[in-house]
Amino acid sequence: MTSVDEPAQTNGRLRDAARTQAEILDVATQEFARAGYDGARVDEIAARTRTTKRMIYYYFGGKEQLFTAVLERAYGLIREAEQQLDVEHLDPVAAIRRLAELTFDHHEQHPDFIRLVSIENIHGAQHIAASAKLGRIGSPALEVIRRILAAGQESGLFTADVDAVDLHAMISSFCFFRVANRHTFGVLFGRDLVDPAQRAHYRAMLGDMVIAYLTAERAAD
Amino acid sequence: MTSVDEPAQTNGRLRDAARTQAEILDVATQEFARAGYDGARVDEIAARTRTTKRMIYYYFGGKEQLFTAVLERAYGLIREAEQQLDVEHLDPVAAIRRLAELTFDHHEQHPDFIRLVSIENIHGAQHIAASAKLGRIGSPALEVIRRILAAGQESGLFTADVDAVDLHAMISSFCFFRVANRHTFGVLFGRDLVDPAQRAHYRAMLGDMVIAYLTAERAAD
DNA sequence: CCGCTAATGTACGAACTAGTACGTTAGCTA
DNA sequence: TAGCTAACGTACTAGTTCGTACATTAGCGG
Repeated sequence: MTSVDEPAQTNGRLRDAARTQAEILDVATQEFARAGYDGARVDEIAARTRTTKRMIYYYFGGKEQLFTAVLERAYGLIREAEQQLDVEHLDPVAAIRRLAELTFDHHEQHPDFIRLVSIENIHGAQHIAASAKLGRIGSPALEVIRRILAAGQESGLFTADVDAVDLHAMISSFCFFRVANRHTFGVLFGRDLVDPAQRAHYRAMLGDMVIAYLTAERAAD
Repeated sequence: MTSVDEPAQTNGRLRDAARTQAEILDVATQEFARAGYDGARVDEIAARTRTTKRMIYYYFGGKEQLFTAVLERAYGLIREAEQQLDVEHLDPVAAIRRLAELTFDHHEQHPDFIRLVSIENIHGAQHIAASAKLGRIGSPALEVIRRILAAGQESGLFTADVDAVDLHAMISSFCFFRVANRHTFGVLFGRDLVDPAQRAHYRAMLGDMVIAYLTAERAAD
């Protein structure tokens, strides 16, 4: 998160709209991720801020709009991160594995984002659907997948004829589940999916799975 | 869900503890799945019941315990369903594919259960962790997977040396994601993962993926 | 350096919500 | 059929929570 780390002011000003908004968004992200939309408390967000509840309503309008703003920023940060990825110099197999690993790492490093997505799905994606910034935003990763897939399919390395969106879903599924459902999975099966000692194991498992799927010999169909 | 479908009474009695409890659980399941734990309203549950709020506290003690009871019953139903599965007569490849398909179907048919699991994870699995009935319950499917894997690995058909829990996670990931995240995924990528027209496509994709992973030629490692 | 507005703080209210005190009755049992 | 208890209903409360009316000031533009 692009946090406000300085203890007092960012640029010497006592009154700083941008800083206040950023601070509210930081704390709100934590609070919504911690407790869900309805579980989150506006008073609690305000209390953990340098400013007061008044400012939340001044800048964002209300709890609902604040949550939308939190989602918009969180998705924006993901987009930024994905735009960094540079795997086109690799051969298709290595490129896909690398992409899967980056997705894996990314999910692991942003559990709050995963929680926000879970919460938003509980509410039928109503906030991102209403957001002008987030409608059909897609993902930079998708374009990368599209190009790697095309190269792999053309060269005959990839036998599966998946499209980019479906492959993205496949990769995300595993990464998302591992983080989002770690609590129930841990209690029910006695295994911590995000145990650091098992990280490399699951990371390799994901890559193996995706590559195996893409390169498997298919019965002619 | 083992619902109470008759409009008035089940067995002629006006006062029927079992029926009242079952009805409360039915409605509570819907309400919690609809709105999340904090979003759910005890008054709303009561209103949609033949009985009153008083009885919820009489039988379950409180909102928290009611939610736990809802989870216990939901997991119990899953267990029952999984105990039906009979794939041991098939060869390992067919058996795993069948198991994956059953998991796929099951997730699709019980979106409320998926939502409850998402909600419980938002709350750190605190309810199932505290429940005597649900600690380390495991899953009947797990035993089946264990046996199929052993057979497949022994015969040399399966090259991957996954264990049953990890394979279960892999299969569940895809099934869970498809249902749980369909709303955000739909808005962001313009694709409905639970579109009935695409059902067979995704069902086959899951099976292909798992089989490809299990039977891929591995570099000696 | 003066005034105007964006930015901020305080105190409060209206509505909601989990939970309960108290009273009533169905229906089994002896 | 009498009576006892499990099952049920009504009405209420205490506490919480989103949101706002009103008052204040920092600091930029002229």
